[in-house]
Amino acid sequence: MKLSTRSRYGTRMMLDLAKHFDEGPVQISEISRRENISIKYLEQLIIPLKKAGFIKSFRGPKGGHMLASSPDRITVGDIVRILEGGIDLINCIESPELCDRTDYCLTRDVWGEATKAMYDKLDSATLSGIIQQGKNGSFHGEGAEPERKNKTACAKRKDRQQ
Amino acid sequence: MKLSTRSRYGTRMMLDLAKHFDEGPVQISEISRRENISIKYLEQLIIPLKKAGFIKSFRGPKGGHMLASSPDRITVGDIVRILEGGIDLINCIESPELCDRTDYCLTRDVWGEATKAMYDKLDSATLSGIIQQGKNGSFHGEGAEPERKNKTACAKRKDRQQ
DNA sequence: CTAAAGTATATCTAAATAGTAGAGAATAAC
DNA sequence: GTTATTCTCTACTATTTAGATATACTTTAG
Repeated sequence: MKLSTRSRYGTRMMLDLAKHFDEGPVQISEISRRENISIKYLEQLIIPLKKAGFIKSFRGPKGGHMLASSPDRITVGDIVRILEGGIDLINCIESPELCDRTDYCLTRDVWGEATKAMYDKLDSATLSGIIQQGKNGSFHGEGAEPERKNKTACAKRKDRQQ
Repeated sequence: MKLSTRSRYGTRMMLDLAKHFDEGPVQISEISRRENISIKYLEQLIIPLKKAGFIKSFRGPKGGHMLASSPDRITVGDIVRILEGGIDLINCIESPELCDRTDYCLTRDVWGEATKAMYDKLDSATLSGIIQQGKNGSFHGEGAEPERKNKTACAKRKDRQQ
């Protein structure tokens, strides 16, 4: 039950867009460079976020993408809901018809409540809130620049970032 | 970010054991029949639960499995923690060394908090609590026997249950 | 017109998940 | 002590999903 890279990369992309919100359209290639995520993968992630109305895009030269609304009106929950397959831990919450045990299923409620608790947290985190937290150094690490012995630690799992 | 069948089937198995807690050892074949889960898969799920000390087993004729402690002292959180790969939504919560972005990662805290909120819920659900809820008919469905037009609805996705 | 962007579709690979098979070991019952 | 019953262990296979890449197409500022 891990969060997929879709949600994680997607959130980083949205944060990047939020940081450059008032600088006009941002090209995918820029985001790719700054966040170190492949252009092609970002292109794929951007589609559902556009459809959901969180990003607006401009074609042609000087084109690019930008948040469709202010960073304080978009939450991590919004992003995760869109980029993960469905919002629930199990499918029978949204679609009871998937399982004929629904009526007497003792565990269904537990899964539903856990899902809700998680999303309540994610919904309380706005993009601007997260960025502000970073500026305040109120997250652990205290604003320190990344300085680790093993720069390629991430590569243990095929260069996959968290 | 779906819950795997391991957690779901595992929880149903544990609930089954809880229901028959005071009837001596329960054979896997019985659980399999009642819960409609393959014997071979149950055998696989039972191993980590035994190792974690939630189930004790007896070999030979009249052997079987039973909960190692009272159903009110085992929670769904206990089960999920063991049957899912790791407890967190992402790996860098437990193992910061996996990612060299950790120090300045803005989203890490959000994922950590969401994970915690979810497990808080799961930890509050004891096996006996769930069974009691079922008896009270306090879950929706009101104790009704399963009676649906399409008995094989589950089979839409290759007979996979939720 | 043309170069710089985004858009759309298709494909590939690797890992994780889900499930199966079969031989081996313990033990209660006889 | 033999036997039937039950758990235990190791290995395997199939399917699905995640992650990523490639290629061709469309739009539009300059």
